[in-house]
Amino acid sequence: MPAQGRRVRRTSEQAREEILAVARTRLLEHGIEGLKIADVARDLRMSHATLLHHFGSSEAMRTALITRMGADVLTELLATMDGAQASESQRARWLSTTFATLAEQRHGQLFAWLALQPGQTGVDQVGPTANLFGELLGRMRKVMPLREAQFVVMLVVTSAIGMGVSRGWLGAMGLPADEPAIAGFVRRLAALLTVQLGTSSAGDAAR
Amino acid sequence: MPAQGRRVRRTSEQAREEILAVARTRLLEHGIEGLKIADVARDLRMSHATLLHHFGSSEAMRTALITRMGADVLTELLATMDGAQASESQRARWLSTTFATLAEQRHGQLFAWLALQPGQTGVDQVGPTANLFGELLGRMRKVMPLREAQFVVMLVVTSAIGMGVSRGWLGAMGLPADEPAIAGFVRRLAALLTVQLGTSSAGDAAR
DNA sequence: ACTTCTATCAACATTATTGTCAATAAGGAA
DNA sequence: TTCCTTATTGACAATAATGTTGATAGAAGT
Repeated sequence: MPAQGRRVRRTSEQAREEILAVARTRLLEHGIEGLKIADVARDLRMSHATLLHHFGSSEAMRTALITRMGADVLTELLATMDGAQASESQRARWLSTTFATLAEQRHGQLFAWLALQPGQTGVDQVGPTANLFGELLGRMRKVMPLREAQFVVMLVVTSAIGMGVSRGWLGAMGLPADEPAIAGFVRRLAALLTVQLGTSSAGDAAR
Repeated sequence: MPAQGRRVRRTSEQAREEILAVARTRLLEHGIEGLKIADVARDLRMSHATLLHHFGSSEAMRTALITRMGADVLTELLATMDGAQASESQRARWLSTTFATLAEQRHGQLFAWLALQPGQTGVDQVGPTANLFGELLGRMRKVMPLREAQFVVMLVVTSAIGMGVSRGWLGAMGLPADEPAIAGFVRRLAALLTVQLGTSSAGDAAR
């Protein structure tokens, strides 16, 4: 371990990684207030001047964090999608994993953060080409009509986002939101959609 | 209208109301950053000292805003519920209005805000007795089994919250989220739940 | 060893934001 | 009118947060 007064010298890239990691953790535990550069730096036993050296400004750090967290969601989603949307039997399973990914609390924090950003600012920072759900939609269109795909994706996405955002306080407001409850909910949702997809492809009965 | 240099003197209650109204608007347009007491005060052509006089501190103002917005959601929800959950035919309609209420963007901002509050802080401020969704659950239990009620409420609530939170950027991420698209989505969701409730009450088929 | 590069830091500077206070004035009551 | 209460305000004070700078020190190459 490094002695007390000894400087730790990281590569520029490594420093940025560690800073973003700590910032993400602090966002979860302390909310937006926890992103003050002095606090993030202290967690790393680093002067806040060093942090500014790597990101240029506090706002640039926050922007980088949004971009990073957005990229994380995207890659995780794409990973769960690969090779799981083809067969009929795996569709329900795929919906479950997609839901689970989106509903994680750390992703919910990102979505909540974006919602509290003025105008379209937040979304732009996620990445210029990040139409996260357009990708989902495209893949679903391969196995069902457009209207169906839009409905299913919209339902899964909104419900998952709502779950991720409100996970922390859903319980306090009267809805059971512990692990087993959520698991059961996801199972029923998947089943419901399977039924719906079956009936609707046989004539859009639910209309 | 009051002349330029003339002081406007409101009752204490009226002042608090106007301040909270402006703060709520600013939260929607400028996010949390827009809640700096100096900015809120300037919108009212009032000195920030006056604002502090009425609320004691900037944090107390934000707390009051959370409490107020939470109360608004609750009353709106209860209003839409009254006399609409009894008959079978109105159930789908009731689900639609409930969804619409929860999915409004101003409420979404509140939920996002709560999510970015450290720990349970935000929820506590909504009100000691505010188990918003427990009330919903209770009413639904009168017309269907507990499991059913939990699933339906959970689905509608999470989806609506997700919609409200992400309304601003769903479109930019590839999902159609304009007014007609949302209206269509809600209609299909209501239809889907109606079907689900029919089949499940006849033996829990979706399990 | 010597040099070069640059991540690191303490101290300082600047701005932003909140909070305090004494004086003023609007409105109602006596 | 006169008195009293208190909402209102400008000026000031106190922090809080971000940003700047010159010097220092690891690490890698020559």
